[in-house]
Amino acid sequence: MILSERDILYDFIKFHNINEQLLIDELMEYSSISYLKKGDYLIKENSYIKLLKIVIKGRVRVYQENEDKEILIYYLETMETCTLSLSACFGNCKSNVNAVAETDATILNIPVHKVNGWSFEYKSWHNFTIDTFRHSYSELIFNYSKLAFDPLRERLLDYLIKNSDQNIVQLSHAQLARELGTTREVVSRLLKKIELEKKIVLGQKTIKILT
Amino acid sequence: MILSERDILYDFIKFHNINEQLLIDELMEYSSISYLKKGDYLIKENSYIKLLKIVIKGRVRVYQENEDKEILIYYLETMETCTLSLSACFGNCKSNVNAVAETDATILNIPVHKVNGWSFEYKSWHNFTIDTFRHSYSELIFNYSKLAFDPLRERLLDYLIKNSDQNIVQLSHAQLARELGTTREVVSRLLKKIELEKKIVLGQKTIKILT
DNA sequence: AAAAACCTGTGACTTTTGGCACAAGCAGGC
DNA sequence: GCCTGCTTGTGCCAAAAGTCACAGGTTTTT
Repeated sequence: MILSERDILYDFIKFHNINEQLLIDELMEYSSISYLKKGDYLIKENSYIKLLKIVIKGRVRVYQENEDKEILIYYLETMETCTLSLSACFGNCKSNVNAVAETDATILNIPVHKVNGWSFEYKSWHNFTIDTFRHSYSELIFNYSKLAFDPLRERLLDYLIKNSDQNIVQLSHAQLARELGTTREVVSRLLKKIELEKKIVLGQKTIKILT
Repeated sequence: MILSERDILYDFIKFHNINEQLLIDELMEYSSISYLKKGDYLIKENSYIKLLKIVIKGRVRVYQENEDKEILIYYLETMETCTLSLSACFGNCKSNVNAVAETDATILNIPVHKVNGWSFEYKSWHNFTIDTFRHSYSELIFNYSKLAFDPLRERLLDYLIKNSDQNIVQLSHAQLARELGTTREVVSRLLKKIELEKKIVLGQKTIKILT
């Protein structure tokens, strides 16, 4: 492992308060770093998961696909891991989601068969595992009930607020539609209505949220 | 703990291959059994979870509510635990779901502060914890995408098949509608259509699935 | 057995969402 | 500039789901 990669690993170790020297040694020995370009796939549906993927830098979109429709499950951001990969560590299983880099990203890879025992051997890894499950699970329940209860308009507004950077969202209507599992026209119309209510301003691939 | 309660606990211990004597002792000391009547609440929304609830016998429906609408999250059946209670063991948190007994039920209760450490101390409890999270998580993702992709008709058919006992479902249309997060009339009409296609036969609070 | 409560069926209407078609606008390359 | 491809706006219609109203069942209670 070259120096810069060691630094990347140390960021992760520090972030999750990993303090067992043995675990750190194992991480050094077995983990590897990969670099994704925007648009690269991290995980594809129906492939077997062999490496636990942890996003060190960048943003990865995890979604499910069904014919021509798709729906966002969650985003992975700095220091987050894909819960489904983690789950796979405890019993090999196929991925039923896709994960694609939304920005250039740095990924820490750990062979799943290594991870398996760690969560009982090392307290800090145990915490990491449990926290990951807890967090993902509650987030998923939240999204599940949003999907069940909220009309599209609410979900769209929510999405815009959550994914804005300085009150700006840089996405086309088509991309928004994909995230929400609907169609471009519906999104365009809803956005237009919301603009008329003076809550947003629309531009080319740009939505400005008015506060 | 009286004898019959001890037997109940032993069923649980056996079912999950718990073999550490120390853990068994702890379970004996701190757990308790409660008996629910059909319709009793196990967990209410916005209450704090203090006991891990494990269903030994019976069937418990876990759902979320939103104004007058509700949606099924999962059922707990024999030897299953409520993942959200389990999650609460690792960091106290409010319940955001309701759980109600669908049949008379026997429940094993364990104080959450006790459970907290077990999953790192005892291998069998660790497995129980991880398996519970894994199972619930994948089930939830499955339901999430069903909700996103499948039209109501498909979800209804699915529900009937999954919840039938010898090809019979004993529920009113109103109850079905609640489970699926829709309204009674919509369910009635869909069922009528499906009956005309000779896939089911409708009766009073009875739907017979034709194979 | 009469009343009350619940269950089912259905017509008519509205709202929400989706699909098609096409026009106009913007952005980058040549 | 001018082409090409992507983006946005919108009219029109269709399908899915939700709402209201009401009629007639069945079951339960008294």
